[in-house]
Amino acid sequence: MEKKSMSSSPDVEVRKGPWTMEEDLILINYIANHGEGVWNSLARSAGLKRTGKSCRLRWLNYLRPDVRRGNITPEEQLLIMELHAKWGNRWSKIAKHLPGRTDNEIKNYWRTRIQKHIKQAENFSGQTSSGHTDQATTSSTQTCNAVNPMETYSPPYDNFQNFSGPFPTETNENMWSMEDLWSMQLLNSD
DNA sequence: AAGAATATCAACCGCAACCGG
DNA sequence: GCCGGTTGCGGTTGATATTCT
Repeated sequence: MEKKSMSSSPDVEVRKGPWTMEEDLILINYIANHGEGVWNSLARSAGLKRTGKSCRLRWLNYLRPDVRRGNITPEEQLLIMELHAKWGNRWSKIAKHLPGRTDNEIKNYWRTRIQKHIKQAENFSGQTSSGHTDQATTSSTQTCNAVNPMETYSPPYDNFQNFSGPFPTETNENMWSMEDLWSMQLLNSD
């Protein structure tokens, strides 16, 4: 069952699963003082029992100071849909056009929110050819008065007009905020 | 109120591309 | 050109949260 770690000595135990606050702080602190580098050696030098890959992922998707969390705006959603229509599942490419957003976040958002509604729309169109939209599947989420990208955007997804995005308001209240972590890091460094 | 079903998202995995020796 | 190490990407999984019955 022992999984070989990427190039580090095999006898070193490797932690998996959710990151702890301590691990986050170690990683933030280390990168603040030494900068990013070769992730495998960074993980070792920092004393983290994680693979370099895991550290990189954690940093890029969560700990970076410029990462934006929650609140995918209607504008961002529109952009995601446009770029996805253009490029398909090129999440990292799409993410480059959404400052502060990560490919993982966009991918998750697409799969959980948008793709679901596409499927629903497809199912609906399979049942009836009427243009009269069935709001039953989406009306429960229609609580946002913000401009709905669907009203202005006609992507290749023909039946997508039914979708009214959930447009989360204030979400992602993590156990500790990034501001907290960074302020702790500032206290730690030096 | 409790259990089941569903949604969400962080993290892992495998693979391919890249790079330096 | 080959090889081993590293990075980046996209798909998938699993834990947790939320909603439904």
